[in-house]
Amino acid sequence: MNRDLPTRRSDCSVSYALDYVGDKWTLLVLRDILFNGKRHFRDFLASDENIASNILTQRLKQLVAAELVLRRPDPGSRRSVIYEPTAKSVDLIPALLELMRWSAKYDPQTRLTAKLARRIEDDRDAVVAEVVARLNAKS
Amino acid sequence: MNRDLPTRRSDCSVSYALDYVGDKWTLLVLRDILFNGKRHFRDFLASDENIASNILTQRLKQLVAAELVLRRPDPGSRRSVIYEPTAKSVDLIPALLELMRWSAKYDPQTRLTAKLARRIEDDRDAVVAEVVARLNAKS
DNA sequence: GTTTTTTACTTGCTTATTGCAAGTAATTCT
DNA sequence: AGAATTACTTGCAATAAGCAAGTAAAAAAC
Repeated sequence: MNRDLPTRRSDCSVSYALDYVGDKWTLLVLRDILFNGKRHFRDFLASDENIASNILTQRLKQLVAAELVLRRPDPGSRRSVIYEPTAKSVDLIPALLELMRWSAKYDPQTRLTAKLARRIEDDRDAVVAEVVARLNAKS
Repeated sequence: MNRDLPTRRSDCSVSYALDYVGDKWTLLVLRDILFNGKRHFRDFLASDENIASNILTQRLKQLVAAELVLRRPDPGSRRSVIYEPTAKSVDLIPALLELMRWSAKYDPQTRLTAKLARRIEDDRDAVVAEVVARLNAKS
């Protein structure tokens, strides 16, 4: 049995998504990859939420197994590994943006400019396109 | 300390959302309330994913504490309790629909008609409006 | 060219959470 | 009155998370 891939609980689409990203850490790693340009183990470790290194290792393995993230050696440094998004994780950007919008609305101290929150509401597709464009520019 | 409310890990909006719905069960309960018209403890218990009753109790407490769900006695039966959505949870519908769309796209055996998946893509706001209208009709 | 740092992890251990089976008190149905 | 139903609790085993420390390979500093 592969412990890196979840066992499906039902045929519900919400349940399927939760089987992959339904925990406190996975979406934060994807946030770092998709929105913050992070690509290395050390970068994810350094995020504000303080993920433990063993948990990060496990989550990265799961993300690779789920084909949400691609793992490859860093051509610039033989001791570095690069984690990069796949089309499947890029396609989670709209869901992530909706969560960000929701938080901005109900959490007074959220760190997300009112301006961006408004743009997500008014012009979500344009924001998605911008984030995707930035990702493509990077690679 | 109130164990029903999470301790915030950072000021990030993604992190905030995960503090509330970042686990395998919470969004399934909200799915049942928001999309499937479920209102009673027994209904949530009966869902396909087989949540344990102690976990369900805990999740409902957390949802009430977070003001995502309202708990009140059922006027129709003194041994029943009604759990109903608040504006704050209704506002999670777009995020849930995006997760459903994502699952429909990547999970071949997901139980979500291709038609609805397409409508979410093409006319998300209309789908949101329909779901909200159905909720309002119910109350 | 040797010491120091960095990087991407493991390992060991403690604590917290989950899952399962069973139980319970207050209704309501028969 | 007796049997179900409802919304939970309780006890316990299994799993997962969190923390501190360690490691091997590579790169940077001296």
